[in-house]
Amino acid sequence: MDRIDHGIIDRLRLNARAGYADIGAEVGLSASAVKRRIDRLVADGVIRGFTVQVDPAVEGLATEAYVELFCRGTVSPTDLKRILAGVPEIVEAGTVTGEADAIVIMRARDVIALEDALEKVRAAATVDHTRSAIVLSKLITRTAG
Amino acid sequence: MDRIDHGIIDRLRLNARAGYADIGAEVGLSASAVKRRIDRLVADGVIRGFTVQVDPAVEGLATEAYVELFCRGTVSPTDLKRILAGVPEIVEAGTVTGEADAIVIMRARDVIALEDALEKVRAAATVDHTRSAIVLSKLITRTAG
DNA sequence: TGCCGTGGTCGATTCGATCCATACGCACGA
DNA sequence: TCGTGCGTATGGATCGAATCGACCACGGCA
Repeated sequence: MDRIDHGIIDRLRLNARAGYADIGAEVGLSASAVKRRIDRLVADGVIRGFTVQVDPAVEGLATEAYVELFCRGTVSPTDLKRILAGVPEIVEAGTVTGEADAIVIMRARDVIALEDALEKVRAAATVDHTRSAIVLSKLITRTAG
Repeated sequence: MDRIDHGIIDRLRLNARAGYADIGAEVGLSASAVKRRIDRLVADGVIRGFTVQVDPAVEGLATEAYVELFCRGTVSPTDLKRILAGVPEIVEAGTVTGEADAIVIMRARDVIALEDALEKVRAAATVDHTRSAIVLSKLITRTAG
């Protein structure tokens, strides 16, 4: 992970379908050297995968919510992970400092679908209650971009 | 945006570097037909770009926080956007329902850098106070996956 | 019937995967 | 000190595969 690797990753972030020769021209390496480095980055797990950024509105996942999770007693992160893994609407989740035990980001087609998904989370015995904040308008979206 | 388009996007989501022929074999189209559809999806803005998923820890952005923003009086989303756009550590932000005016997701190298970034947000005159929740452990990460 | 959108085929070109020779850094021992 | 061997990284050449663009065929529709 030197400066060149970071340069390659930056280029791939902008366009994951860029050719090796193009990337090489920008970072000052030959195409084969670039390929070797990318292969190594993938093998090492630094690059987890190549994907597309899709307009969320088109995908039909226009409704998003941040949900604070409050649990009964003490729940291990492992248990929490198992509970949340079963809800596909959950995009991101993590245990956090502060009042809540975890914060969950959910994405669904509409508010109805969101409520259904939220109900699935609430159904877990360990979940005491939740506090939701539905996203009204997106101000900044720099995820993978 | 028919069923085939969704199939193509699903394939690309898993591997944005997949060949047209491979994708075509899965959705039942020839390679050139797949290319035409992908070109159209890009031109129409459905596909915003091709990117890589990088291990955040390797990228040196190991510390993440969810921050609730409370503003003085009423602040328009436009003003809020302008304020937040100047802080590069902000990954995502949106106005929300509920107590807080907005929720901001920040990512930084460590807690120190996070605090610095948070200070920049707090410096804005319209920001009354903030409530942060630092992520202890990531449970689910399905962003673009 | 003519037009438009969509898909298949084909050939020229480009790109990617793989091998080979080479250069640098470094430890080891004569 | 010098030479040798090893591991790592690079650049170039090669061959096969993928991509790109042009052309034509088919079906729905006014």
